[in-house]
Amino acid sequence: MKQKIKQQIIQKLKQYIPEVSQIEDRISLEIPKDEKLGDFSTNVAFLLARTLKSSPVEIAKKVSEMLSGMDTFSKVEVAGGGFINFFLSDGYYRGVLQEVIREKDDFGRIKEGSKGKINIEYVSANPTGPLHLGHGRGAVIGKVLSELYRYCGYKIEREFYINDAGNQIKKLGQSVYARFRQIEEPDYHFPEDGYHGEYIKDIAKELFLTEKEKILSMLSEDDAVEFCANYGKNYLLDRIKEDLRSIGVEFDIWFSEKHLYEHGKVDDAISFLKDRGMLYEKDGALWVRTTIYGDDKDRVIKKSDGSYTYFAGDIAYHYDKYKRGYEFVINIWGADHHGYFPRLKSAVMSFGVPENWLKVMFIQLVKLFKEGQEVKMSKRSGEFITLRELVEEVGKDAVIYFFASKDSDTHLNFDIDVALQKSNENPVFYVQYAHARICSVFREALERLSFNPEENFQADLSLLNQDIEKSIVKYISAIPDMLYDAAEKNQPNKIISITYELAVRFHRYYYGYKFLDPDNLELTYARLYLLKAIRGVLRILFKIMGIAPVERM
RNA sequence: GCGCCCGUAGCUCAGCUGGAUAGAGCAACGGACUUCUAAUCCGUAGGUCGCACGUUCGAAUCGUGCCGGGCGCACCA
Repeated sequence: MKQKIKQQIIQKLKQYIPEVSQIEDRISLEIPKDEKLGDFSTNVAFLLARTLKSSPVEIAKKVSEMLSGMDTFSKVEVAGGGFINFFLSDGYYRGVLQEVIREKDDFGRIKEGSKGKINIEYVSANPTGPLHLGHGRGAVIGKVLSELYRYCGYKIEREFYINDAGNQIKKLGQSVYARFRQIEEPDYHFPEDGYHGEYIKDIAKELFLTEKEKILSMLSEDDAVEFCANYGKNYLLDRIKEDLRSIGVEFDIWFSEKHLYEHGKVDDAISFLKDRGMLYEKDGALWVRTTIYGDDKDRVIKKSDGSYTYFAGDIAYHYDKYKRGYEFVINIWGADHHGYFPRLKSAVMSFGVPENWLKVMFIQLVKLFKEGQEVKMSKRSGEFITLRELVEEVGKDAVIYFFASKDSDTHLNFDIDVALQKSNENPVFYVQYAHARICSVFREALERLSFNPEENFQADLSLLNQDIEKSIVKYISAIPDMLYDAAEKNQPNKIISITYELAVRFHRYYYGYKFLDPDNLELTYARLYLLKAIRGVLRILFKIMGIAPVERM
């Protein structure tokens, strides 16, 4: 909206003042904090002052005269110093409402792909155990951020990197194998640093039932361990996918680390770095000069025993992403990985990408509270609370809402008691209730007035002249810009407050005004039209978040 | 020791590209249901913006130094 208005202003001014094109980029259009100062204000007059050799106030006066004839504005005035304040006309706002109704889910949405293709990688949990709360938070943030970017016109590729090549997987195999053997020989040695969780036993049991003969007939233990590793990995990956699906999180690409090695991609990346002069040998190992781009020290990419470090795979992985031609890529990591960022960034910089091509968001810790106490372990399994347990306990929508609600940079306290409350204490219900209430009004309209707002209808929107009605329309028209801003700043949590604010306005409206009035059908239609627009925007917001638009509560 | 994140009302958090009386929700207190769902609405009260110094006409916001909490500093992944 803002961009459209800005373009309108620039177009108009260019007709009179050609010099405008010189300063076009620097023209700002801000929403003043004080509503009395109008809907927008601009600094054009300051920018033109020098070129036109006149005072900002003089220019502002002239400019405001030129613009005051436009339909978009009801008033254009010059404020102190030379700021020009605009007041949008009622006609403009009515147009926005019609746009919401007409475009439905596409209101404010920028055509997908018009801004280029980006990649968002998130969760990427090791397939060696169930998802925990931190993964859940990353999943929700990644999902909401993806949808936000999609709304803003980007083509999104959502990616999960499967760490299926290193020691962790080997450990998984050893653990599963040991549990498998223990079924018949309880004293069979279990590796010290193996995975102790109960779920390993479940996998072993399943293997015992289905693949017992096959495993026991294998020639070497290594083969058996590898078989177990593979089986366990697939088993756990399926569970991970299930868990993610339960909160509506999906991926377009499941990228295997193993794939990198099997297809020589690690060697490709290494020879690429070599050509760029990024590598050298020392103490029998191969090092990357990550210090060139600001890392603390250079890093080993190939150990003296000839094997690659994890870093090597990761470089190859990002080299692969680089070759796929994204505008930029976003990685969402747990905060405990922040120390890893400088070295990866250095490696990526050596590909020749722009400074912030690789953006990394760090997700801070999640702490779970119940009855005022921090809960660390699950009573059921004796392990850390899993995402699955949380979803089972409080439901998908609450999980999404709470995980998405805070800035990823801050620690999150998740209070189960609040999430479980089906009352005013729980903001999830608050926003869903707004949607449900509108649906309810529509049902009543059909019942009492034999009028179905679900069908297309017209209304005289000039009847919407109450302050609350105007403020709702104004808020709705600002929402697309707020969403663009949230995406640009990588702050998906903003959508939560945007949604909440809209719900607040609606509930206030609901309480203060009667919508269905058989004696004043014209007004009734106008108000139902507004309600339909509110509901339309709520649905867009819910869709981005992945929260259900509940029709009855 | 070095680095990253956080420290705002009793609790959970917004605000942080500097700007006028620091905002919400919950909890507390007081009101509003013969009404389209009260899972709602209206109001009251509650704050040395961790501390100190500095930059500035002006700092919760920028800088420096402390303090407190979390995390990280491998030829691990």
